[in-house]
Amino acid sequence: MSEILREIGMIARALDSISNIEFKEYDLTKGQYLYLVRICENPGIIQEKLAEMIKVDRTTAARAIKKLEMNGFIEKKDDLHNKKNKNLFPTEKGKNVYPFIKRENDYSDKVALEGFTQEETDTILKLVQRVRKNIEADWEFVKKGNKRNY
Amino acid sequence: MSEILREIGMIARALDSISNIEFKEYDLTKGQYLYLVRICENPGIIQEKLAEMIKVDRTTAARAIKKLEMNGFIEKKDDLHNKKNKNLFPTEKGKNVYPFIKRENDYSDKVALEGFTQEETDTILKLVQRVRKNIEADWEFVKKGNKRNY
DNA sequence: TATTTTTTGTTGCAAATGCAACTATTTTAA
DNA sequence: TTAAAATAGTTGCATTTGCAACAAAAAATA
Repeated sequence: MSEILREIGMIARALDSISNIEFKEYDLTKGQYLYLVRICENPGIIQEKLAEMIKVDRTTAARAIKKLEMNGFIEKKDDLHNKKNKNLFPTEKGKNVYPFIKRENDYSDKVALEGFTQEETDTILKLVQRVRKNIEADWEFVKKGNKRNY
Repeated sequence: MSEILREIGMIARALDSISNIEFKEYDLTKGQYLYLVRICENPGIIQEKLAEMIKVDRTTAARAIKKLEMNGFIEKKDDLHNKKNKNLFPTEKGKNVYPFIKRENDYSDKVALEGFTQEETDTILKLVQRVRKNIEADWEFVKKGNKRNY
């Protein structure tokens, strides 16, 4: 038991570590690539939803996004219909970096799935998506201050 | 492409976040559970190998382990045959916490695999282990200062 | 054997992370 | 319609994280 989640933890830490080293070249500091790709793919998304999507603390996201803005990768625009919301958009600079992040991520994907048949690739994606759905409910539950019973 | 690795990242962050919240009860701060379980399961392991096992920076491991020692969860013993090495062992206090960490991890595992048949469980473990093996080579390569070509 | 390389461990420093605690809107419910 | 709850965002503060840069021992190579 608990072997799968350890494997997943190892993979995630290794990949994040690789990406952080590789993206320094584009002046992206630790973790920033996570936010930037998603803002490029979901222009107009708000900070709160982005944090949920990535599964990171709201305040951590807030600061990462602030830094991306300060460094000119993204911009925040006030929502016209909702004064509370700030919509996030990539700048030209941000859009220009996107392909490099995508290329790196795709390469890691290729390395990760080396030796996998197409069927195995399809299978692992489906299974892993189910795990993610199973776990995100608990994450939101615990993050809101609730206690799991076990 | 790169969908699988994003899913894995989400799962890993969500789980780590849950565990960190749940282990505060046992006076374990962020990340410490990772080291403590493995020291309990591999008594005598050295810091360097532990960092490799977890896939975390050597210096991060060094500090986490130092703190575990300061807080009485583990102890470092000089290796008699190798002056460079310090072997890590759980103390009584550490051994006492172990079952609670294990129980939490097993519960998360159960949640993660909810709705999975035995066959699906076996399949995902095998596939994920292959991904981990594929990726750890690159991690060590990049960590040593080498550059991936893509 | 002597020297070079690798392994293991440490500390300084700057940056990221996340819990509390707070404000201000928006939504829900009384 | 008003009061309560939920959502979105921010900042203070303590802690963790990880790159550099270093030291010392062990292993590999000349």
